Amino acid sequence: MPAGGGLFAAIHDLVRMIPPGQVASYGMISTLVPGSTPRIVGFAMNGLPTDTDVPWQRVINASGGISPRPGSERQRIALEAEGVEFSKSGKVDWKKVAWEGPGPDWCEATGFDMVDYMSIIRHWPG
DNA sequence: CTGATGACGGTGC
DNA sequence: GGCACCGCCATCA
Repeated sequence: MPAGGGLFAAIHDLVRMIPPGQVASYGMISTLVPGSTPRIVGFAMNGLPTDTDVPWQRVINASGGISPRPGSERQRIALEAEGVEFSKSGKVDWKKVAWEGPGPDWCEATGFDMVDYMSIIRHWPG
């Protein structure tokens, strides 16, 4: 249980909503979780156990690539297994695999401001 | 309590 | 495209 008042839980819930074959950036997630930052999102992924139901592999950096770290190859393989294609430089095509967002019903359920939401997803890559 | 750290992002050069 | 900073804030030693 995260000490930050459910901050980690909110991040995990959001990541769980990313469908297979699509990816989101740390910044995308942090923007939809008030009080979080890209670093917090990364930290929330870091604390996940190996048998988690959170599809952590679908969260990558804003450049569309996988950050170098032990196990990054495992992440790429997992994504490729879902149909995500990587360019020669190891980056994804946001236009093809960018997550569309949790949707309006999520805003209503969580109380997230709809106007802010529209503005946010409009600025997303793709 | 204080300082360091980090799966990051944006800006400026 | 790359690189160097700075800001961000929960965690941890």
